[in-house]
Amino acid sequence: MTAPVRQPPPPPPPLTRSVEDYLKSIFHLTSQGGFATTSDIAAMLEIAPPSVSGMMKRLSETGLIEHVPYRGVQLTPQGRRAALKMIRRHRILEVYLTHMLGYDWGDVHVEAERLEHAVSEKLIERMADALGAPRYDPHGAPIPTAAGEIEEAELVTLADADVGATLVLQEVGDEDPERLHYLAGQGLTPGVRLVVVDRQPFNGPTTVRIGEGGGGGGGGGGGGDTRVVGQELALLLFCRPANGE
Amino acid sequence: MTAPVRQPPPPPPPLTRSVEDYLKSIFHLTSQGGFATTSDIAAMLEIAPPSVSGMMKRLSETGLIEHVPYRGVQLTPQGRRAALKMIRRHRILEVYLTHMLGYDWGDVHVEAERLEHAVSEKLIERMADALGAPRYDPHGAPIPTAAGEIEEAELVTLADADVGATLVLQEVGDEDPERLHYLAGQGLTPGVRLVVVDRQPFNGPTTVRIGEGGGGGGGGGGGGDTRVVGQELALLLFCRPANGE
DNA sequence: TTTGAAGATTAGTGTAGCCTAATGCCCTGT
DNA sequence: ACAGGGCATTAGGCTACACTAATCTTCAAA
Repeated sequence: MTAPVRQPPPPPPPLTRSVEDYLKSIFHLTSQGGFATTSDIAAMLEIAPPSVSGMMKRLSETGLIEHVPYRGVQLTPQGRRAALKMIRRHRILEVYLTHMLGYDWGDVHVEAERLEHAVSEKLIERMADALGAPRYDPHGAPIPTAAGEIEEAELVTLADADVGATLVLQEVGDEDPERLHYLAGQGLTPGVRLVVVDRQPFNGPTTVRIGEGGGGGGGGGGGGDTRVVGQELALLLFCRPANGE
Repeated sequence: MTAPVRQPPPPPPPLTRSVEDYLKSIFHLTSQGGFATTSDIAAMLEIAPPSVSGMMKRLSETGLIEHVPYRGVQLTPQGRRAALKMIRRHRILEVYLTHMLGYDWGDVHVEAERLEHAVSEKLIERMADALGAPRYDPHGAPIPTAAGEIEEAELVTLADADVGATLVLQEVGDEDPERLHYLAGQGLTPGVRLVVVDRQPFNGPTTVRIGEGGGGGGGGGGGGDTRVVGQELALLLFCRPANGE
């Protein structure tokens, strides 16, 4: 009788494009905790809910997600690692396209979406090096490290910010090119300083004074440009308190 | 009776990755004229011949190739256009990776092979612009224009060159990283000047003097380094006559 | 407590691409 | 002139991933 030779475990097959997309969606949908539901995933990926059910089965069999029937799914640590790898790729690509190839921040998302499945690890790291290891993408979203860590900041949307607060716009939570073009035209890009001047009731618009330097030296007392931002957009503008009050 | 409203023809579906790969293979296999055979395509793509037969059927139905049963296939003008577009993408990517991201010429092929299916037209043209509209890839192969024209040069392999001839190495017809590393180590890269000093019979090695400047000023009469190149490699080194004899 | 609507799942199809095994065509050598 | 080898094709199957239609769960409202 031969000794029971233990075969080395076969290397896990690489993830398909589809699987990568599912994992990314689930990551985003569960970033506030809780479960991602079948229909939310279906809506985000623009596919029919039964297709999602089928994929959930396969993904939980491969150990990438935890599926509670009729409740939803969550990523396992393994699934989370894979999702973060994709997000790192996506965001580094976005930075690379804007900084090195003159892309507009409204156009990078679609291009990165296609490339993220095709680039090698090596290429991503070379791009990151060429960019000086960027920490945020062009929309202000944090870039996971190669080790799979991602910054989690406590941000408030402009729609929720107190009137009178001084804020820094940290992240724009949208990828729609038209909205992004509009926001850039208004000067509402990550890093800009905002003072919340007013908000109208019943989900009305928020008025901000924009671009006031930290020292507040310049124009006659609060002379920054003002912008009126409707609720729909204000909900997409994630801010942190300005530190140099 | 309503007037026969002619529907605008539905836009042709984008080509799949597989189809793009088939077209590229067929282009390469028919570049000397003639037909590409099923088994040649199968070997080049590393798939089983029956799979190729099946794809040939689909491709000829969509008008991308002309299929003569039991003989082989050729590209239609439409198929040729699509193939040249892929080759342009591939070669521009190769140049970009070497010039802008420090890739070794032995490593670019694999990376470009994956990216060529994912990049947009726009990105390719931005890369080409950033590079100054390169005409050759790192292996010396000509890059088709955006309009779909490609340079066709009359080249001779080093294995066929006459002893005594002075040549310029124009193109290295291989993508194997190990061979390419070796050749680069020998100084056998596109653009280098060669004098064929000797060739041994029975498919024996060719001896060349390498890197002799156009003026022939330097070292003591033919003092360039010499290299001995076996037939296998010599067949991959495509040369043109040096003009400044 | 029951009922109904919303949402999830199962059942059954279809397409793209791959595979192996079986069969068919072509041509060269005897 | 034809036998046989080499290559191409057909037959039949499999996986991934999408779809629609039908069914099942859950939960909240009456």
